[in-house]
Amino acid sequence: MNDSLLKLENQLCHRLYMASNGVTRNYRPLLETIGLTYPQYIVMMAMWEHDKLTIAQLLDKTAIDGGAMTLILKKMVAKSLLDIVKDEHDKRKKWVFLTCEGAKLKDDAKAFPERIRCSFKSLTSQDLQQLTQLLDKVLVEL
Amino acid sequence: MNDSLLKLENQLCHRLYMASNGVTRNYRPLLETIGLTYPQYIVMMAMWEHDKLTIAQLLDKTAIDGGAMTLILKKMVAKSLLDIVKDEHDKRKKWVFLTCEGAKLKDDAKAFPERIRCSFKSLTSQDLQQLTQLLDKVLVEL
DNA sequence: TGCATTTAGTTTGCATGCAAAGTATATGTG
DNA sequence: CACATATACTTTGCATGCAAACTAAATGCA
Repeated sequence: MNDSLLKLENQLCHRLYMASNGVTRNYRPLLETIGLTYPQYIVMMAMWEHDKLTIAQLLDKTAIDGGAMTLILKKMVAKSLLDIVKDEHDKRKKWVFLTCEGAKLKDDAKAFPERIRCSFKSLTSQDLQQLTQLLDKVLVEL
Repeated sequence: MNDSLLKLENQLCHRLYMASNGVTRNYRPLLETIGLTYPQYIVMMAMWEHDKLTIAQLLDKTAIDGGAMTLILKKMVAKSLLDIVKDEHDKRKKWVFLTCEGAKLKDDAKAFPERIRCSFKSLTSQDLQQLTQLLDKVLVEL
Protein backbone atom coordinates (compact mmCIF):
# COMPACT_ATOMS: atom_id res chain seq x y z
CA MET A 1 0.00 0.00 0.00
CA ASN A 2 1.14 3.49 -0.82
CA ASP A 3 1.32 5.91 2.07
CA SER A 4 2.92 8.75 0.18
CA LEU A 5 -0.11 10.88 0.97
CA LEU A 6 0.89 10.81 4.63
CA LYS A 7 4.51 11.76 4.06
CA LEU A 8 5.45 15.01 5.67
CA GLU A 9 7.05 16.14 2.47
CA ASN A 10 3.73 15.95 0.67
CA GLN A 11 1.75 18.02 3.16
CA LEU A 12 0.78 21.41 1.87
CA CYS A 13 -0.40 22.22 5.40
CA HIS A 14 3.09 21.64 6.75
CA ARG A 15 4.65 23.89 4.13
CA LEU A 16 2.16 26.58 5.03
CA TYR A 17 2.94 26.06 8.70
CA MET A 18 6.68 26.37 8.15
CA ALA A 19 6.41 29.27 5.75
CA SER A 20 4.06 31.25 7.94
CA ASN A 21 6.11 30.73 11.08
CA GLY A 22 9.32 31.37 9.19
CA VAL A 23 8.19 34.59 7.59
CA THR A 24 6.82 35.86 10.88
CA ARG A 25 10.16 35.02 12.46
CA ASN A 26 11.79 37.11 9.75
CA TYR A 27 9.73 40.10 10.78
CA ARG A 28 10.62 39.82 14.43
CA PRO A 29 13.92 41.73 14.53
CA LEU A 30 12.38 44.46 12.41
CA LEU A 31 9.26 44.70 14.54
CA GLU A 32 11.29 44.72 17.73
CA THR A 33 12.76 48.04 16.66
CA ILE A 34 9.30 49.56 17.05
CA GLY A 35 8.28 47.38 19.97
CA LEU A 36 5.57 45.38 18.22
CA THR A 37 4.78 41.69 17.93
CA TYR A 38 3.62 40.36 14.61
CA PRO A 39 -0.12 40.30 15.42
CA GLN A 40 0.22 43.78 16.88
CA TYR A 41 1.78 44.87 13.60
CA ILE A 42 -1.18 43.41 11.74
CA VAL A 43 -3.51 45.45 13.94
CA MET A 44 -1.47 48.58 13.29
CA MET A 45 -1.56 48.03 9.53
CA ALA A 46 -5.32 47.73 9.69
CA MET A 47 -5.54 50.92 11.72
CA TRP A 48 -3.16 52.87 9.48
CA GLU A 49 -5.65 52.29 6.70
CA HIS A 50 -8.75 53.35 8.59
CA ASP A 51 -9.62 56.26 10.80
CA LYS A 52 -11.57 54.06 13.13
CA LEU A 53 -12.70 50.47 13.35
CA THR A 54 -14.90 48.54 15.72
CA ILE A 55 -13.26 45.56 17.34
CA ALA A 56 -15.48 43.31 15.24
CA GLN A 57 -14.24 45.01 12.08
CA LEU A 58 -10.69 44.67 13.25
CA LEU A 59 -11.25 40.97 13.90
CA ASP A 60 -12.66 40.60 10.44
CA LYS A 61 -9.82 42.40 8.70
CA THR A 62 -6.97 40.85 10.64
CA ALA A 63 -8.30 37.32 11.20
CA ILE A 64 -6.80 37.46 14.65
CA ASP A 65 -8.50 35.43 17.36
CA GLY A 66 -11.09 37.34 19.36
CA GLY A 67 -9.75 36.26 22.70
CA ALA A 68 -6.25 37.23 21.71
CA MET A 69 -7.46 40.54 20.32
CA THR A 70 -8.76 41.65 23.70
CA LEU A 71 -5.28 41.23 25.19
CA ILE A 72 -3.49 42.67 22.18
CA LEU A 73 -5.60 45.81 22.23
CA LYS A 74 -5.14 46.18 25.96
CA LYS A 75 -1.37 46.15 25.51
CA MET A 76 -1.48 48.57 22.62
CA VAL A 77 -3.63 50.98 24.57
CA ALA A 78 -1.15 50.67 27.42
CA LYS A 79 1.61 51.59 24.96
CA SER A 80 -0.45 54.64 23.91
CA LEU A 81 -0.67 53.47 20.31
CA LEU A 82 -4.45 53.12 20.30
CA ASP A 83 -7.49 54.58 21.99
CA ILE A 84 -10.70 52.65 22.55
CA VAL A 85 -14.05 54.32 23.06
CA LYS A 86 -17.48 52.82 23.62
CA ASP A 87 -20.12 53.55 21.02
CA GLU A 88 -22.70 56.06 22.21
CA HIS A 89 -25.71 54.33 20.74
CA ASP A 90 -24.77 50.68 20.80
CA LYS A 91 -23.05 50.12 24.09
CA ARG A 92 -21.84 46.70 22.99
CA LYS A 93 -19.60 48.20 20.35
CA LYS A 94 -16.20 49.74 20.91
CA TRP A 95 -14.36 51.97 18.48
CA VAL A 96 -10.62 51.71 18.07
CA PHE A 97 -8.61 54.81 17.10
CA LEU A 98 -4.98 55.54 16.43
CA THR A 99 -3.29 57.91 18.82
CA CYS A 100 -0.87 60.48 17.41
CA GLU A 101 1.93 58.24 18.54
CA GLY A 102 0.35 55.26 16.85
CA ALA A 103 -0.07 57.19 13.63
CA LYS A 104 3.54 58.33 13.72
CA LEU A 105 4.75 54.76 13.98
CA LYS A 106 3.71 54.36 10.37
CA ASP A 107 6.75 56.32 9.28
CA ASP A 108 9.04 53.76 10.83
CA ALA A 109 7.08 50.86 9.43
CA LYS A 110 7.00 52.15 5.87
CA ALA A 111 10.38 50.66 5.10
CA PHE A 112 9.52 47.20 6.43
CA PRO A 113 7.77 45.61 3.44
CA GLU A 114 10.66 46.34 1.13
CA ARG A 115 13.22 45.21 3.63
CA ILE A 116 11.39 41.92 4.03
CA ARG A 117 11.04 41.64 0.29
CA CYS A 118 14.84 41.77 0.09
CA SER A 119 15.05 38.63 2.20
CA PHE A 120 13.33 36.76 -0.60
CA LYS A 121 15.38 37.71 -3.60
CA SER A 122 15.04 34.31 -5.23
CA LEU A 123 11.32 34.90 -5.62
CA THR A 124 10.49 36.97 -8.66
CA SER A 125 7.71 39.52 -8.68
CA GLN A 126 5.75 37.05 -10.72
CA ASP A 127 6.34 34.37 -8.09
CA LEU A 128 4.98 36.66 -5.40
CA GLN A 129 1.99 37.55 -7.50
CA GLN A 130 1.26 33.90 -8.22
CA LEU A 131 1.69 32.96 -4.59
CA THR A 132 -0.71 35.72 -3.62
CA GLN A 133 -3.33 34.48 -6.06
CA LEU A 134 -2.98 30.88 -4.95
CA LEU A 135 -3.20 31.79 -1.29
CA ASP A 136 -6.32 33.80 -2.06
CA LYS A 137 -7.79 30.70 -3.63
CA VAL A 138 -7.04 28.83 -0.42
CA LEU A 139 -8.49 31.62 1.70
CA VAL A 140 -11.85 31.69 -0.03
CA GLU A 141 -12.32 28.06 0.98
CA LEU A 142 -11.89 28.93 4.63
CA MET B 1 2.89 59.58 -0.87
CA ASN B 2 1.81 56.05 -1.65
CA ASP B 3 1.46 53.72 1.27
CA SER B 4 0.03 50.81 -0.62
CA LEU B 5 2.98 48.72 0.48
CA LEU B 6 1.68 48.89 4.03
CA LYS B 7 -1.88 47.91 3.19
CA LEU B 8 -2.97 44.72 4.84
CA GLU B 9 -4.30 43.47 1.55
CA ASN B 10 -0.84 43.62 0.03
CA GLN B 11 0.93 41.64 2.73
CA LEU B 12 2.00 38.22 1.65
CA CYS B 13 2.89 37.52 5.27
CA HIS B 14 -0.71 38.14 6.31
CA ARG B 15 -2.05 35.81 3.66
CA LEU B 16 0.36 33.13 4.85
CA TYR B 17 -0.72 33.77 8.42
CA MET B 18 -4.40 33.44 7.58
CA ALA B 19 -3.94 30.47 5.29
CA SER B 20 -1.78 28.57 7.74
CA ASN B 21 -4.09 29.17 10.68
CA GLY B 22 -7.13 28.47 8.55
CA VAL B 23 -5.88 25.20 7.15
CA THR B 24 -4.80 24.05 10.59
CA ARG B 25 -8.26 24.95 11.85
CA ASN B 26 -9.65 22.75 9.10
CA TYR B 27 -7.68 19.79 10.38
CA ARG B 28 -8.89 20.20 13.94
CA PRO B 29 -12.19 18.29 13.81
CA LEU B 30 -10.47 15.49 11.93
CA LEU B 31 -7.55 15.32 14.33
CA GLU B 32 -9.82 15.40 17.33
CA THR B 33 -11.19 12.04 16.25
CA ILE B 34 -7.79 10.55 16.98
CA GLY B 35 -7.00 12.84 19.90
CA LEU B 36 -4.16 14.76 18.32
CA THR B 37 -3.37 18.44 17.98
CA TYR B 38 -1.91 19.67 14.72
CA PRO B 39 1.73 19.75 15.84
CA GLN B 40 1.29 16.33 17.38
CA TYR B 41 -0.01 15.14 14.02
CA ILE B 42 3.11 16.54 12.37
CA VAL B 43 5.24 14.58 14.82
CA MET B 44 3.26 11.42 14.10
CA MET B 45 3.66 11.84 10.35
CA ALA B 46 7.40 12.17 10.81
CA MET B 47 7.45 9.04 12.95
CA TRP B 48 5.26 7.01 10.60
CA GLU B 49 7.97 7.51 8.00
CA HIS B 50 10.90 6.51 10.17
CA ASP B 51 11.55 3.67 12.54
CA LYS B 52 13.33 5.95 14.93
CA LEU B 53 14.45 9.54 15.13
CA THR B 54 16.44 11.55 17.62
CA ILE B 55 14.68 14.58 19.01
CA ALA B 56 17.06 16.77 17.03
CA GLN B 57 16.09 14.98 13.82
CA LEU B 58 12.44 15.34 14.70
CA LEU B 59 12.95 19.06 15.27
CA ASP B 60 14.66 19.33 11.93
CA LYS B 61 11.96 17.46 10.01
CA THR B 62 8.96 19.07 11.66
CA ALA B 63 10.25 22.61 12.21
CA ILE B 64 8.45 22.59 15.53
CA ASP B 65 9.94 24.70 18.30
CA GLY B 66 12.35 22.88 20.59
CA GLY B 67 10.72 24.07 23.76
CA ALA B 68 7.31 23.05 22.51
CA MET B 69 8.65 19.70 21.35
CA THR B 70 9.66 18.70 24.86
CA LEU B 71 6.08 19.17 26.03
CA ILE B 72 4.54 17.62 22.93
CA LEU B 73 6.64 14.49 23.26
CA LYS B 74 5.88 14.25 26.95
CA LYS B 75 2.15 14.24 26.18
CA MET B 76 2.50 11.71 23.39
CA VAL B 77 4.50 9.38 25.60
CA ALA B 78 1.78 9.78 28.22
CA LYS B 79 -0.76 8.76 25.57
CA SER B 80 1.38 5.70 24.80
CA LEU B 81 1.89 6.75 21.19
CA LEU B 82 5.65 7.11 21.47
CA ASP B 83 8.56 5.71 23.45
CA ILE B 84 11.70 7.66 24.21
CA VAL B 85 15.01 6.02 25.05
CA LYS B 86 18.39 7.52 25.81
CA ASP B 87 21.22 6.70 23.45
CA GLU B 88 23.71 4.24 24.91
CA HIS B 89 26.83 5.91 23.62
CA ASP B 90 25.88 9.58 23.45
CA LYS B 91 23.97 10.23 26.61
CA ARG B 92 22.83 13.61 25.35
CA LYS B 93 20.76 12.02 22.58
CA LYS B 94 17.33 10.50 22.93
CA TRP B 95 15.68 8.20 20.42
CA VAL B 96 11.99 8.45 19.71
CA PHE B 97 10.06 5.32 18.68
CA LEU B 98 6.50 4.57 17.74
CA THR B 99 4.61 2.27 20.07
CA CYS B 100 2.31 -0.35 18.54
CA GLU B 101 -0.57 1.92 19.37
CA GLY B 102 1.14 4.85 17.72
CA ALA B 103 1.84 2.82 14.61
CA LYS B 104 -1.76 1.67 14.44
CA LEU B 105 -3.00 5.25 14.47
CA LYS B 106 -1.66 5.55 10.95
CA ASP B 107 -4.59 3.54 9.67
CA ASP B 108 -7.02 6.15 10.95
CA ALA B 109 -4.95 9.01 9.62
CA LYS B 110 -4.58 7.60 6.14
CA ALA B 111 -7.85 9.06 5.03
CA PHE B 112 -7.13 12.57 6.30
CA PRO B 113 -5.12 14.06 3.42
CA GLU B 114 -7.80 13.27 0.89
CA ARG B 115 -10.57 14.48 3.13
CA ILE B 116 -8.78 17.77 3.58
CA ARG B 117 -8.12 17.92 -0.13
CA CYS B 118 -11.87 17.78 -0.63
CA SER B 119 -12.26 20.99 1.33
CA PHE B 120 -10.31 22.77 -1.37
CA LYS B 121 -12.10 21.71 -4.49
CA SER B 122 -11.62 25.05 -6.19
CA LEU B 123 -7.88 24.46 -6.26
CA THR B 124 -6.80 22.30 -9.15
CA SER B 125 -4.04 19.76 -8.86
CA GLN B 126 -1.91 22.16 -10.80
CA ASP B 127 -2.71 24.92 -8.32
CA LEU B 128 -1.58 22.72 -5.46
CA GLN B 129 1.57 21.77 -7.27
CA GLN B 130 2.36 25.38 -8.04
CA LEU B 131 1.62 26.45 -4.50
CA THR B 132 3.93 23.73 -3.24
CA GLN B 133 6.74 24.89 -5.48
CA LEU B 134 6.30 28.52 -4.54
CA LEU B 135 6.23 27.74 -0.83
CA ASP B 136 9.40 25.70 -1.27
CA LYS B 137 10.99 28.74 -2.81
CA VAL B 138 9.98 30.72 0.26
CA LEU B 139 11.24 28.00 2.58
CA VAL B 140 14.74 27.88 1.13
CA GLU B 141 15.12 31.55 2.07
CA LEU B 142 14.39 30.81 5.70
C1' DT C 1 45.32 16.12 30.26
C1' DG C 2 42.71 20.56 30.90
C1' DC C 3 39.52 23.64 29.32
C1' DA C 4 36.82 26.25 26.07
C1' DT C 5 33.38 25.25 22.80
C1' DT C 6 29.74 22.74 20.73
C1' DT C 7 25.77 19.76 20.84
C1' DA C 8 21.29 17.84 22.66
C1' DG C 9 17.51 18.73 25.40
C1' DT C 10 14.90 21.11 29.01
C1' DT C 11 13.06 25.04 31.41
C1' DT C 12 11.16 29.64 31.78
C1' DG C 13 8.53 33.78 30.65
C1' DC C 14 5.79 35.91 27.49
C1' DA C 15 2.46 36.27 23.50
C1' DT C 16 -0.75 34.34 20.83
C1' DG C 17 -4.42 30.75 18.59
C1' DC C 18 -8.50 28.35 19.69
C1' DA C 19 -12.84 26.60 21.65
C1' DA C 20 -16.22 27.31 24.91
C1' DA C 21 -18.45 29.69 28.51
C1' DG C 22 -19.84 34.07 30.28
C1' DT C 23 -21.56 39.13 30.29
C1' DA C 24 -23.92 43.00 28.64
C1' DT C 25 -26.70 45.00 25.28
C1' DA C 26 -29.69 45.18 21.27
C1' DT C 27 -33.37 43.11 18.32
C1' DG C 28 -37.15 40.53 16.65
C1' DT C 29 -41.70 38.57 17.70
C1' DG C 30 -45.87 37.61 19.66
C1' DC D 1 -44.32 44.96 27.08
C1' DA D 2 -41.98 40.17 27.88
C1' DC D 3 -39.00 36.80 26.23
C1' DA D 4 -36.09 34.20 23.13
C1' DT D 5 -32.37 35.15 20.20
C1' DA D 6 -28.60 37.43 18.18
C1' DT D 7 -24.45 40.65 18.72
C1' DA D 8 -20.20 42.40 20.52
C1' DC D 9 -16.75 41.52 23.56
C1' DT D 10 -14.32 39.35 27.50
C1' DT D 11 -12.67 35.54 30.19
C1' DT D 12 -10.81 30.99 30.88
C1' DG D 13 -8.09 26.84 30.11
C1' DC D 14 -5.12 24.58 27.24
C1' DA D 15 -1.51 24.06 23.53
C1' DT D 16 1.89 25.91 21.07
C1' DG D 17 5.76 29.43 19.03
C1' DC D 18 9.74 31.88 20.36
C1' DA D 19 13.90 33.72 22.60
C1' DA D 20 17.03 33.12 26.13
C1' DA D 21 18.97 30.90 29.98
C1' DC D 22 20.33 26.50 31.76
C1' DT D 23 22.05 21.51 32.33
C1' DA D 24 24.56 17.61 30.91
C1' DA D 25 27.53 15.38 27.93
C1' DA D 26 30.66 15.15 23.97
C1' DT D 27 34.48 17.41 21.16
C1' DG D 28 38.25 20.09 19.71
C1' DC D 29 42.65 21.77 20.71
C1' DA D 30 46.45 23.67 22.94
